[in-house]
Amino acid sequence: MARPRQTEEQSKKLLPIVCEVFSEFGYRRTTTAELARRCDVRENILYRLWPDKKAMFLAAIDDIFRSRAETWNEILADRPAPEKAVERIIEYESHHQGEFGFYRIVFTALTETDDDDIRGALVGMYKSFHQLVCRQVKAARGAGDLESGLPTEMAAWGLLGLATISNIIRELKLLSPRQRELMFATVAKCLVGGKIS
Amino acid sequence: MARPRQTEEQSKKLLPIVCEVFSEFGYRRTTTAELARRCDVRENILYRLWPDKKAMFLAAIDDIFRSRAETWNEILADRPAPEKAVERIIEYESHHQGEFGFYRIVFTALTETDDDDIRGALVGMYKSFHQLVCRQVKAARGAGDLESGLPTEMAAWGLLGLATISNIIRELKLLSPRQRELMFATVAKCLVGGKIS
DNA sequence: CAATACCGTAAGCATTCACTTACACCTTTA
DNA sequence: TAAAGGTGTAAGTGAATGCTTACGGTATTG
Repeated sequence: MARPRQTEEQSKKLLPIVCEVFSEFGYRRTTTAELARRCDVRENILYRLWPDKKAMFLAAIDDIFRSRAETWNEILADRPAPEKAVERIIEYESHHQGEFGFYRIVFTALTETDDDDIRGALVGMYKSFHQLVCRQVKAARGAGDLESGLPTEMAAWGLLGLATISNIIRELKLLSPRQRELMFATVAKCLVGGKIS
Repeated sequence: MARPRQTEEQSKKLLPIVCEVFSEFGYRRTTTAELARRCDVRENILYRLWPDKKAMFLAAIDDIFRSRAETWNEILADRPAPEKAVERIIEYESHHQGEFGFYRIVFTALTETDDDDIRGALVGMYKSFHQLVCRQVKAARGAGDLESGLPTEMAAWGLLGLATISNIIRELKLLSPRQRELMFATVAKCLVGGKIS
């Protein structure tokens, strides 16, 4: 009878732009007007795709996690050498950190944790990421030596912390890119292969 | 001729409350009305103490860093056993983490880094903290064994990252308090005394 | 005491912003 | 082709919010 909906396709098309804006300004400072401007549509249209601003933000959180996980899979799919997997991810992360605004969105979301939906999205994301990292650390260790002292789950949390501070360092320019990369790689090695003194 | 100003004392009195509110709601969500309400004064009075909301926030950043550094000094002054210093701080941090809203304020500030004043305050704070941690790590290592593989500055960044993720874990309840404390202590030991494989 | 100027109260102002409504246009299906 | 219903444009609205102004009271100093 009538035209079929295109909301699915359109939201897919606009989501990367929405992510970009949120990661630039954070949740509160991002205005729906700015979102619309950057998407080159009217605010109205955004409100037909998502019920409110929060839904747009939640979609962004989801998308940014998905795309990061995808990137990792691509890196790992390249050459199936399990013992080098973590190293390759570490190398990739140390270079490209924050390129996709991942941590910008996480930081801004962390100041909204009294909202159950946002908290839930963050919890899910961190759990998935921790699992992902755990799997890689395990693979790397299984292929190499087994006698490392730091439990895998702890090493994984340490790596997530390292990635976080590394992003802060980048954001605040506390170290030169070269120094930061070196720091990331060195500490990461210590965590993956390190022993407790 | 006239009454002497009491702004100095009053801002000292109100600052802890201001810190508290900012760490509860973050920078953007904190309204000057709420600040005034919690301080039990009118907004007007806050604007006599600080030129604008941003200045209140900057004062909060400064204060929260100062109080944290003070706490550390108290812990260290207790018993002068340098080789145990890091351990004691680690133990303290693993228990009391985030109690003073330190990371809440840092996270919210990190989404405002395009403001030069806020960026500057954060940069100064991180540099000071890194130095502080460096000194403690060095002291601990100097007293113990010297042959640890991870450079002090890197270990210090690692510890700051660990503290950060640990706060995120607490905030999102990703681990039980007990598990989190154990994780913090274990990974911290690995970083301070760890070797690169 | 009297002048000075600080302190607290209350109301208001201009702006921003999330979200809505009204309406003309176009695309698809019967 | 004509109706149904989706799409895009433009203007608007009410609430929130950072910040200001006006003013009566009060403490301090000469």
